[in-house]
Amino acid sequence: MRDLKREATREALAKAAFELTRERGLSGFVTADVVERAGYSRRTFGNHFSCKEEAVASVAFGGVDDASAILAGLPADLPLLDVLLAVMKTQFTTDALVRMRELMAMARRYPTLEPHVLGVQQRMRHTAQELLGSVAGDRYPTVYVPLLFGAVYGAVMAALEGTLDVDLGGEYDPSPASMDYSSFLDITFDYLRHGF
Amino acid sequence: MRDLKREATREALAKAAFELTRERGLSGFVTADVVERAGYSRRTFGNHFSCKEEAVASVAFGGVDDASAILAGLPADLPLLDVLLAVMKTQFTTDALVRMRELMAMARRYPTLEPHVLGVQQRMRHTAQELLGSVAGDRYPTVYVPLLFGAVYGAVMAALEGTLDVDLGGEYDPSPASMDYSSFLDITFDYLRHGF
DNA sequence: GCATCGATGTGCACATTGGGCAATTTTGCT
DNA sequence: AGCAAAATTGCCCAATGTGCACATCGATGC
Repeated sequence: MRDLKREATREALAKAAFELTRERGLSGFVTADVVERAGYSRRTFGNHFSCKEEAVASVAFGGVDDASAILAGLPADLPLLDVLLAVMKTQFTTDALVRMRELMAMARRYPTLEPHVLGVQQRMRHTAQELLGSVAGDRYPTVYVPLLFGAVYGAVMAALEGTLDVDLGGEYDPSPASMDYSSFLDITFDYLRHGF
Repeated sequence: MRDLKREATREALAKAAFELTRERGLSGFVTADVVERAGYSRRTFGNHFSCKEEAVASVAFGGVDDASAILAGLPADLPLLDVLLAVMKTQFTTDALVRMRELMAMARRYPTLEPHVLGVQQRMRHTAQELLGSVAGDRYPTVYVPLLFGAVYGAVMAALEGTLDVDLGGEYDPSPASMDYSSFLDITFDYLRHGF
């Protein structure tokens, strides 16, 4: 229950930082502005994040939350490829992707942000990959899981980046109109299933 | 020739920062130490990097250097999958991977380093992907290239991370003894060719 | 219910850093 | 040699990171 409190502060700070970036741009405010908006002290900010960028980026970390919930609904002997497809459809919801996409768009404006965005992506990848690994058990060779997951994750991120390229020039478009996530996943998994 | 000079300074600074990290740890030195070792001013350091971490991470950026050299040796109508395999074997040499691996090991010790390591990986990915895209032309559907490349790159990185996990506990081992890069690529591409 | 303990938020102090500005040196070109 | 562009430098100061001591709150045991 204590962790909830801590998480709340963290999220409040992150959210404030994120909104300020939207409003004034990354260099248009200082950490003091963030903590003022969220109602905390500058020192507390430092306890949670090491810099503005880290705070801003951390909003996109939609945790892979309830492992058991997903696994419960799946047959234990379902091929790993199908398990992964299910995970990608339920866990990486379009909501999470929209947030992530806006963040990636921000990172293009403010280059110092990019490393931290990548950091968040990395953490999400790890959590999801561990989840997948626990389902795989020893049905597959050891390289299989990281290989497969790396492929899917890389593909999704590459595609997400692609949607940023298409509507370049103007302000970024917060909604990824240019990407139909579900059918993209189908195409991806079709390639993975039958070969490139 | 001017760019060479600039690159030289940049590399000198990066190298100094990297070595200092090896010797004293990331928090065991300040930017002043770096510039002193490399023979530049503190202000110049700021012209090239925005922080210590960025400098340290940038050593692993082994540029994808001579596109024409690789393409010249390949038939123009070679399937993209084989082109990519060739690129991965020639461009991502084991040397570059060893450096990258040491950096990734450092990132485990010093978490603030990780985002910047990922930043370098991202830049490398972009350069290589553009190279691949120029070869692909319009032989394939638009999603094909980013999808394929994302898959391969993700897989390689996941595998590289895997070699860090196996010999955990002691100091890290600078040589990736636990990974045979070439045969790993073969396995990877076999999966990609015929499906998972 | 109350005491204790560990973890979280806070205030303060200070070294480190990032980056604007102008001056100075170096480089590329003619 | 001479000129323009670019790289490096020094100076300066606001912003940042972080150690320390302290207050506060939740949890655990009596």
